[in-house]
Amino acid sequence: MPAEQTEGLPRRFLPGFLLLSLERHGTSYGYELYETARSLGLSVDLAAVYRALRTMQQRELVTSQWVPSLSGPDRRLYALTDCGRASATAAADELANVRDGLISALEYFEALDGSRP
Amino acid sequence: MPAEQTEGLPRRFLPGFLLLSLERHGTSYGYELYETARSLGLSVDLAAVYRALRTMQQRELVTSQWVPSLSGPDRRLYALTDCGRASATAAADELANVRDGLISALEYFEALDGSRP
DNA sequence: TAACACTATGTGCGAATCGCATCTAGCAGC
DNA sequence: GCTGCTAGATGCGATTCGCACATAGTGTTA
Repeated sequence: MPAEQTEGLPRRFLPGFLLLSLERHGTSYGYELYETARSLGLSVDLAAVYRALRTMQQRELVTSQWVPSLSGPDRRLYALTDCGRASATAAADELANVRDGLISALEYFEALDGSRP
Repeated sequence: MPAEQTEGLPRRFLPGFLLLSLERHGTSYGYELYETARSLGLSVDLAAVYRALRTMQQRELVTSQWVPSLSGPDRRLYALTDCGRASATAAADELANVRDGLISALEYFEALDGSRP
């Protein structure tokens, strides 16, 4: 069932990545957030980023405003709300938990490998 | 969009976990594989395990046979095929990649945190 | 012995999500 | 004018998800 989608970090990490990116950068916009996520290895679709951002806005984790670009189309610039900042902290914790869980799970499998008949 | 499902490793890891569990244990069955996955922190549904196993069987990654249990209902015991063994190795690589990607992504965010204004 | 809990394997179904294609639009360079 | 890049957004079929439910054997206990 993995649909042979063999590359990249799970899309499930997207909301956390977006929150952390915004927390670290202050403000950003969809296209840039997409490229940041991709550069960090997250295999995610541009459409998913836009949809996730709008969902986050509905949940009042972020606010947005249109700003003109010096070269190109206008951008919808996002910033965290107080609630969003709290969620970013929670997301960092959760991602760290996943990291640690994955580390110990792989150690478990490797340990079994070493003791296999 | 994360649906506030804050705990556990992504379900996306399930197929890899099943392959690795079978590779390490030799044979196993759905209910036991479910409990192994849960004990490793994977937040997954029992139904998802059964469905994933049947999908893997359709892809000829595993074979199965009914065996009686000493105490309780019969079990459908699974074992890896040669193809499944190769997939298990690939799954281990992929999970290790996710682990490493997550580690460096979190380091990236932490580094930005340290240099924030 | 009837009721309950645990083990064990499954199905049904509505909702959420995914990936892909497509659309609009501004700007740059050839 | 055409192509390509940036930027945001929608449409839609297919997949996946979570939850509930069905079935059945065994063990416990009231």
